[in-house]
Amino acid sequence: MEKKTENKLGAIRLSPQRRLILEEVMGTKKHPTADVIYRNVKHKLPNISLGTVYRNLESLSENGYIQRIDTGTGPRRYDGDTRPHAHIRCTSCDSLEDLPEKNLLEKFLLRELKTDYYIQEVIIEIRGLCPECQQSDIPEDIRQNPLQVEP
Amino acid sequence: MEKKTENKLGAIRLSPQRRLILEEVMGTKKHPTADVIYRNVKHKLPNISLGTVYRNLESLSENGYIQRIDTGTGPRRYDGDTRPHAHIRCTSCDSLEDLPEKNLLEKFLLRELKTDYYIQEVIIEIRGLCPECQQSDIPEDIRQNPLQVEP
DNA sequence: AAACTTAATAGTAATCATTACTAGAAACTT
DNA sequence: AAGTTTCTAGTAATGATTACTATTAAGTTT
Ligand SMILES: [Mn+2]
Ligand SMILES: [Mn+2]
Ligand SMILES: [Zn+2]
Ligand SMILES: [Zn+2]
Repeated sequence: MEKKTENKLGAIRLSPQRRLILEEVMGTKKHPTADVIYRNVKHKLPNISLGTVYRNLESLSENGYIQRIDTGTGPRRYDGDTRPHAHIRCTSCDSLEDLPEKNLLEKFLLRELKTDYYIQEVIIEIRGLCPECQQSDIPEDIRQNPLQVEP
Repeated sequence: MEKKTENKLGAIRLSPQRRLILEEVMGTKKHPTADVIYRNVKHKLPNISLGTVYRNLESLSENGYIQRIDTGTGPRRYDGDTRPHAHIRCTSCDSLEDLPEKNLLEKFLLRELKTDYYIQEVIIEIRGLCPECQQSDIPEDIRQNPLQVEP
């Protein structure tokens, strides 16, 4: 007979650590890094180790509960939203947000794509300056030119 | 009066090392990593150091002669083609190729994009299995599902 | 419930890619 | 020729991630 336990998450166990990490990733739209998650989660579970955070981010994403974001520079980031969607990253403050346009992938890319690859994932990352960073920060002469579309 | 020297590349000098690295990146479509470039270039210039390779890949890309590819997993890759274009990566053998569709970015993405970011770069990476890896390699049960477009 | 088996953890060590540093060489400027 | 700047080889340091190890917790079988 099957044990009545609430501590199961599909194929894997839901330890307190794993639950907390999952909640942390699900509960923000900021696409945090392992390190950020570690620091936040440590408030509630002071003995948790960074290795545990990495291990669980790995198992959670392998089992489809969260998404790894392997784009761009800097440390890897994680996303509680597992639906395929594109991101926009600020090249100055390195913030990472969802693109407002949903289904960008399906709408444009996949239909047009002719390839003999067996396609598993489409990654789209836009890079630029967020509104805040446009104002204050970067001198014109070291600022990259914006991309233009010919009319 | 200005010295007549062939060893200039815009703002930077064209040392033998830098020239060789540039030729190496320009001369392949394989999007090599710093390490691969280092090994290849070492045949002609056995004393070159890995640090020199990194430093020059940096200066060459900063000055717009080559392109850094900061997408995906694993070590950074470089591209002699500086035009914006999308790539497709095999999740099994990790090969990285240009997508046959050119101007994918301009055609689809930029026109549709409504954002208050100052856009500098659009990165598109498709991931999947290359034709070779589809055949032999990966057991069905660990193979990711392909992406589908609803009709 | 006791014994067994498996999964998960904290803590730490190891690895890998990249960056930083340093002293010397080469190129350019005066 | 002397001075200034850029570049180099070699090596050290860093930062993110992965691997390892001994221990604990959970689940299973008897
Ligand atoms: Mn997201
Ligand atoms: Mn390319
Ligand atoms: Zn910003
Ligand atoms: Zn392949």
